[in-house]
Amino acid sequence: MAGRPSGRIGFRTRSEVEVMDDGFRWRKYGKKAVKSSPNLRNYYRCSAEGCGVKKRVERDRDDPLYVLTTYDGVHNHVTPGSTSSRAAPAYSAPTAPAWTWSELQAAAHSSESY
DNA sequence: CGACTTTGACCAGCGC
DNA sequence: GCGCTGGTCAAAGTCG
Repeated sequence: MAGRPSGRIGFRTRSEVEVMDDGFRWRKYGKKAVKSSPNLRNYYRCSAEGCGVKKRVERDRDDPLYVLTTYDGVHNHVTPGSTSSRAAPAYSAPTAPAWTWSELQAAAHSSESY
């Protein structure tokens, strides 16, 4: 409800690597094995200062080929390379991924109560 | 040279 | 009261 990062959203995307280049720079600041999942949970933070955006990436427990990406917060600075050639994510997808930030946010909105 | 990454250990809060 | 988990920080090393 209130008094909370206005941007807490969880995404479930199918990808082989958890490294999604969404146009921002993420700095890994921690790794921990949570009991809720047999896999390891990676903690990322926006490298931009003033941008206290936190991101945690974890592999799905029922679908190891899926990655659960949860974002906490919103970006304060513009995307480092949004005007360059880094418009679309560079993560490899065996088949047509068809994922859009707008769609992801829309799906996240539904999953916000997560 | 600068920037980024990795690992371990520590701390706090909560539940029963 | 105790145990457990989750989360964060720091330092060092390496790479282009």
